[in-house]
Amino acid sequence: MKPASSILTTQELEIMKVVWQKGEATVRDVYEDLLERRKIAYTTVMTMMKVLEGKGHLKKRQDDRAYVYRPARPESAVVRGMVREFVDRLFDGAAHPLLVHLVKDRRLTKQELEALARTIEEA
Amino acid sequence: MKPASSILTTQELEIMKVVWQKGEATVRDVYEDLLERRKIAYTTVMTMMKVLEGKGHLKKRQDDRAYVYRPARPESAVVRGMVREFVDRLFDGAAHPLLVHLVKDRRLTKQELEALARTIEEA
DNA sequence: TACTACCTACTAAGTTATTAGTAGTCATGA
DNA sequence: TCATGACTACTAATAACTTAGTAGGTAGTA
Repeated sequence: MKPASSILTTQELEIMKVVWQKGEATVRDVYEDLLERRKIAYTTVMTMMKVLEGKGHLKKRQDDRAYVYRPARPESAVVRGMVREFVDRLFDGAAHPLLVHLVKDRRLTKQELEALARTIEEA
Repeated sequence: MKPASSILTTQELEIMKVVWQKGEATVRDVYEDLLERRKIAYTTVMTMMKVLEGKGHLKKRQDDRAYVYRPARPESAVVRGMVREFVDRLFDGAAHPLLVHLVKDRRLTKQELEALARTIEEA
């Protein structure tokens, strides 16, 4: 089992989000979840999940008929890795410009700004 | 000319950063800049820059012997687009979780935190 | 028992990203 | 003049990503 590069592509992330949210899921579970949002083939989901297993992002166990997949790493860890990679790539590792960017660009609610201020206090 | 999807791959971004920094640059300029950091072929840089031109990220003009490329869009606009896409993809458009994430991940100095707090005050 | 539904494994095709070689043009200097 | 160097266009190969079809197995049900 590879260490899982932590970087997920857009489609991989879409699937992982479903599995993280459900805790564990079969191909069918994920398939039906995705179907609500877009057209996709059952086998496409199956292939993707097999790929994700190969990359070390999912683990599977046999359950009666089908495989049941579960996340190999918690969402927080993967997200942290992706954020880190993104910051490295775009800002050469400096988180500050990104933060300023976000605060200035995306209008946050007053509540969010206050919550953020408190988070900063604690840091 | 396409509208430029604003999303740049890792290698494309690497080249764009050089051009943004220089204002305008020939293939050779970029090639020599990149060479300082890693092994790469001149023609690779040329191909990439042609791709970037096709995608609407670079414009070129003939200058005597060689083409001189310049950014089609300012760095800030592209970065903003990429941040936005990233936030959409990872956090479904909610900037707040990313902010909390960055603050908690201890990648900021005390000075940066204070500066950020001031930025929040103003927002 | 035979059909249907569901599951996996295998295969594959289209697209994009990445890297780079080859050939040909053109200007400049020896 | 002719060789050299710099540049472009064309071509291509590999890898990764994305999507999905087909075949074959199994379990439940009419």
